[in-house]
Amino acid sequence: MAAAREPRRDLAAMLVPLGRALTAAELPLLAEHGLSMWAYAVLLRLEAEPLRSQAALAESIGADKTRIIEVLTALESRGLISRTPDPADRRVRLLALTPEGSRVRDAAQSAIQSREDRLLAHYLPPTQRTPFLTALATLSALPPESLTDPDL
Amino acid sequence: MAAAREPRRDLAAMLVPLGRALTAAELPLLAEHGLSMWAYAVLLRLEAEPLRSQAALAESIGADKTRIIEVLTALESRGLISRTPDPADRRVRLLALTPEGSRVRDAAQSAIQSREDRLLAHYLPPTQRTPFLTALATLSALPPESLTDPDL
DNA sequence: TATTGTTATACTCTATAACTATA
DNA sequence: TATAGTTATAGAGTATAACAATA
Repeated sequence: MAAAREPRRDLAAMLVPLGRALTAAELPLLAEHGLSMWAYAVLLRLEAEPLRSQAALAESIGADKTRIIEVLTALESRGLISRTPDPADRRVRLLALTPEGSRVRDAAQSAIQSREDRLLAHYLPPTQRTPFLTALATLSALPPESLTDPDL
Repeated sequence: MAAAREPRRDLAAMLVPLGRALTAAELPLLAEHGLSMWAYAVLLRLEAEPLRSQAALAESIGADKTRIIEVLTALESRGLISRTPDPADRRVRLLALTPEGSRVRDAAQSAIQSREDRLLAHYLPPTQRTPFLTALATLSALPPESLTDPDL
């Protein structure tokens, strides 16, 4: 007979609702900084490295190039990002955070993360907190193919 | 000066894409059993306890009562669930898993979880696996109000 | 001809409102 | 009248297709 498997809920069945609930809880924090979730995602992405096309940006944050345009337009008109044609190839846009954009992003992220820190501190035993965050970071850093791999 | 905060990505920014990727990777497994994600969610929910109204079921799995109807109809016509009017109040439906429904659910869940187990075994150090699962279970079991609590 | 960004269109998913049948 | 379930309609979010500018 097969080895007994300790019963647990499916990973996805835990991750997805938790992610949704957390997102919903954090939207008001973003709103205080005038940011939608997509706008915030853009600001976070531009933090990592300056980007050389809107399509590349869209793909890297899981959006698509058509629906990110109005987000970029709004951010640009607020002065949070700059969007200039690449002199080398004027079809593509160079996207960068402005100092003000950097400030707003940091303020928003600080609000988000300090709330998350309180949440973790309040509900998770200290011994689980670091392993949880480390494991989550590991899994979320996996390329999507890792999860789809049929040989897994 | 404020204490240095070890930089990390936002919790939600890790949870949501991971949940999506995992869901996408698992959809084909469900499809092999003829199940959509919502149908699977229904079967899982009916496992826990027999339910006494479609609206209650819908709410408990994060759907709404209108869009769950066709899912229930399909499951019923396949003989995976029974849907009978409550004799005490013929407006409400009593929802229960049939033996065949239980069989299909177990088969699907077994496929899902054994894949998840392989994923965890492959990418997570053994010392992190249990703490990760335990912490995730804890957080996902929190009532949504816990996350929204302004006093947190 | 191919590609970036944009605009326009279609589609899917979800939410709201109206309807029926019971109570 | 009020509620469970259903059906019909509307809306938001997303994806697809067509277009203009540049290469």
